[in-house]
Amino acid sequence: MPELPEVETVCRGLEKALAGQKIAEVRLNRKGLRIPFPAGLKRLGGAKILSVGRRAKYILMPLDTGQTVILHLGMSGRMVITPEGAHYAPEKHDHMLLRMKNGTQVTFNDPRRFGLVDITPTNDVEKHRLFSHLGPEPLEKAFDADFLAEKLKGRKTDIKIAIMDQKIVVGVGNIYASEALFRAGIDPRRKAGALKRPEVEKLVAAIRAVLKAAIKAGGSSLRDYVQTDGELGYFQHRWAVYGKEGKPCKGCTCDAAKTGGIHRIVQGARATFFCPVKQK
DNA sequence: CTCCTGTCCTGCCGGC
DNA sequence: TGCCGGCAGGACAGGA
Repeated sequence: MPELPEVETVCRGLEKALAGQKIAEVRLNRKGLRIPFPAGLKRLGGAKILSVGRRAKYILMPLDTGQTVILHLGMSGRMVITPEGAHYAPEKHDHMLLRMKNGTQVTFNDPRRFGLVDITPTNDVEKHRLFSHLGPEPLEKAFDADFLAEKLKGRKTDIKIAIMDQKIVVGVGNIYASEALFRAGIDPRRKAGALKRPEVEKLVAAIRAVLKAAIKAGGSSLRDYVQTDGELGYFQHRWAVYGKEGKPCKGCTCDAAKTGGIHRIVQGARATFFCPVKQK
């Protein structure tokens, strides 16, 4: 499922394909995804896409009309580029087609339909209801130990739940939450407000490190961020703990035969993976 | 406020 | 083999 690094990689691919291009036509195959498609979507013909950027897990495409198109990939969303002259083979769950005047097509495919598309005035993007409450970007300066310590103060919720809270910090999904806590050596069941200052510092560094490494892996494993089939942004990861229940964890002194290796628990109806030896 | 649960949706997998 | 229940999960809405 796309988390921040995947969304970042998709953005870079879309930027290459779409920045500076004019939209010829927007084709919609249904009424909407998680929310209805905005009325203005089909009237974007002639608009020029200025750039493609990202805020949290949202893809932002500012246009020369003063509007910005907002895209979210949800759980199962994919973007597929069909270059000019290439044959477009329609697939099940192709919900939105962006056809450019230069012949390039971008297809938004999303089986589970947890994704969304919206349009908002570019000047007010941060005021949009989806953005107004969001915490800082994990890779920017505003997200530091002082900030996180302040946000965690007094919180009784589990630390894993807290770092997935978009009001605290954006972009950390279920996979990277487990990965970051493993790297920081912190038990995911610890109460957020009970973390000591050095642990908060380790956690900030770990969140940054796992996200950066994944972005790097995404960028380097794809040619121009586009796979040969045109799909953007998905790449092979090597998780340390995610999905590895019972397996020994890398770089840890635990004896998997004795400790059961990596444990799987459920927090907030989401799977969490951790090593009870390394993570305290 | 903070915390917790329900909701959306389809593909996939295990059990019978 | 086929059916079916259960699970997976981002993130909001709304209730306690």
